This record gives sequence, C-alpha cells and structure tokens, in this order.
Amino acid sequence: MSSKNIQKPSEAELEILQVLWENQPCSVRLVHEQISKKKEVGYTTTLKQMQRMLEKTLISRQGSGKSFEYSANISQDNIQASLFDKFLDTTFQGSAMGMVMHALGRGKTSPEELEELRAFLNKMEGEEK
Amino acid sequence: MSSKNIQKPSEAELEILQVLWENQPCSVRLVHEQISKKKEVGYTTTLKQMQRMLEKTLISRQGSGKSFEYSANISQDNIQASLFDKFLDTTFQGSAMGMVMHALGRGKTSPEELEELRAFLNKMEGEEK
DNA sequence: AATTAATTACGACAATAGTCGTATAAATAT
DNA sequence: ATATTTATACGACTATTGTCGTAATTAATT
Repeated sequence: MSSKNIQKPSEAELEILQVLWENQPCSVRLVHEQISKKKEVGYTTTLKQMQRMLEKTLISRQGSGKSFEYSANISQDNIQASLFDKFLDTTFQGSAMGMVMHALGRGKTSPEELEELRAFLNKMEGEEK
Repeated sequence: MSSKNIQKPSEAELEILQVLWENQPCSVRLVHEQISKKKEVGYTTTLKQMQRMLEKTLISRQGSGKSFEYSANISQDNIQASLFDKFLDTTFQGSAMGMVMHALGRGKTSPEELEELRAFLNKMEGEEK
C-alpha cells in the first residue's frame, strides 16, 4: 500500500498545517495571523489546537520558554496523497476522471494551464510504453 | 457566488447520500445493506443517521407507517461542486492543476482515460472563444 | 384476535472538534 | 526590582458525529 495509515487531520488542523508548510518553522502568532485572514478565531484557540497537534505528533517545535517555532511533521505531498483517495472515493465514487473533468469544467482554468496539462499528458503517454 | 452555502454533510452522511443517489427512492433497509458492504454497522445506526438527515432536510421521504422511501434533497453535482472547492482549497491550496496532476500521476489512470481526457481538452479549447 | 416479524422513534453515551477564559511563566521595558 | 507585555499551559464547555439499545408502532401471519 502506498499511502500510509495517517490519521486524518481535522479541518482546522489542516488549515494550520497549510500555514506551516508555507512558513515553517514559525511561531503560533504567525500561524494565527494567517488563519485570522480567513476566519475569525481567538489566539488561544489556535494555540490550543497546535498544542493538541503537538501531542498527536502532527507537528513539532524547537526553542524554549517563551519562544517556540513550530514545524509540520508530515509533508504536504503525504497528506495530499492520503486525503485525495478518500475524497475521490466518497465524493466522486472513485472516478478520477470524473473529478478531473469537474475540475476543468468549472471554467476557472486558464488556457495556459490547459496547455500545461496537455504537455503533462504528452509526457505521460511518452513514458507509458 | 456559484456554489450555495450548503452545510457540509459528514462522512457517514455522504456515504448514505451516495447510496441514495444510486437507488432513490429506497428504504432504510436497502441503504443499510449497501453501507454494510463497506463497513460493519448496526441497522439502527443507519436509521438514526437518516432520521437526523431528515431533520436537517438533507433528505426527505414519502410513504407512511412502516414503509417509507427516502430520497436525497441535493443532487450529487451540487455536493461535488460544493465539496470540491473546499477540498481544493484546504488540500491543494486552490490549485486545480496541482490536483489534476496529482490525480493523473498516481499511475492509476488507464490509457483509455487519458485519451478521453485529451478529447475533453480539445473540446474545451475549441469552445474557448 | 393474538402472536410474530419488521420498521420506526427516541434517548443515551462516548469520541472528536472547535472554542475560549484564566492562570502561569517568561521576556522586556522602566 | 517592578510593572508591563507576550507566550504558553491548562481546564472547561458546547456542538457534532458516530453508535446503539430499547421501546413503540405497524403490518403480516396464524
């Protein structure tokens, strides 16, 4: 099996991981500020959340006393792989094509991206022998 | 805004909706049997779940007394659109291309599907402007 | 009509998620 | 040294989810 048995992070945890992946290592303060841009929430809420993630070893930290810096213990790729399959299954009945077409058919994809995708496709068919 | 403010169904609710979309209108019994193929769970659990979904008006039913038939109140397309955006955002930072490539790069896509996708792509570029 | 079988209603409980308030502790500024 | 600010620790509470057991109801059998 390719994707390990990662315990699925909750919605809020995922948001925090998101910030970490882009800024780690960083402080709770920073994470909280980023999160605050998207939704209103108290500082201690974010802090508590991260403390729990620490216990679950979803993240880790270095430093001491008043100044800690946090980092994610899982890579984004890992999470993506792990969540993707589940999502595909429950929402698109496992049809990757169904999802891909939905993704492209939303009208939010630029011609450049379509071109990029086409190139990717060519590359895949090339390898596929 | 294109996708309405649908309250996100839980995992278990989604599984039930899944069955409904394919069999509606149908009984709790049928739903439960389908669910049972995937995981072990008591009949009353499924029933309770569906009763709650009824309250939330996620589904509705017709009939009376002992024989009810249930149907989903939301279309699969709707849910897909609604969940897709959220998932894209939290897991792939909003990059549809990132997700599409992940989907294709898993090595689980058949050549036929790739061909199908290519055709879809051509069609899109044709329509564009 | 009485018994049996199937279905629905209801209440309860544990686990998880999300949210804060308050208390401590540490660093900084006065 | 003290006061002030800023972080962290900790406990608590609410809402949601997932799970059932048990009771009540309805339909079908005998």
